[in-house]
Amino acid sequence: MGWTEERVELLKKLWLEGLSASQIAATLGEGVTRNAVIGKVHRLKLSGRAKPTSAAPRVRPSVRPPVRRPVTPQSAGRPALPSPQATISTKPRGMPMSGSATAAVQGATALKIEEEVVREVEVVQQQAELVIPVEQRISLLELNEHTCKWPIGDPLSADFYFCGQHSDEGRPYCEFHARRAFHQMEKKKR
DNA sequence: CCCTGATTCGC
DNA sequence: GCGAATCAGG
Repeated sequence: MGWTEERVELLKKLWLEGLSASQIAATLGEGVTRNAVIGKVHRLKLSGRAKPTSAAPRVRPSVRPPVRRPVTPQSAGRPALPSPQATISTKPRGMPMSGSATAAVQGATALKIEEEVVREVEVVQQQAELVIPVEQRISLLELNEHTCKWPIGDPLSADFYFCGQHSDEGRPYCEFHARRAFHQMEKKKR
């Protein structure tokens, strides 16, 4: 799908709001990859962002470094979008929307954009820390070979508990916390 | 591992 | 102009 004016405007808006390229790609949907978004952003000469997420210091190579690509085109299409992450549904609680987004939009575009914003929020929620509903929390005694042993809270506190989500055989953590554990290891290592 | 943006260059 | 592949970093 090409870059229609609508899509370009939405791209600009979201980019300037500080959403990541992949988030924008997911919002635009329909086979748009984050690479496509980034490429378009550059062509539009957008660069400055509201929120410098990370990876800011791009060092300009003084001359031209050898970044040669193999002559193999390999133009096979990969339509697959990033998997929508395992459905970790937490108990829906009232969420105060920051209603700034929908305000300054005019015409028929408003409704569409509102839908997009809702999707953005969902993405954000998926990326937030996993919260186990109280009724599902388990104590030390209830752990077994198939429960995630990720500790939550202060071990000395009364409301300390373990994650307790299902973990695969031989694995100490659930899928979610296994990733978490990896991350922290990487940081502490070296 | 997950992710981020930046860059190049064949198309 | 487009964006996959790649690079470089967190």
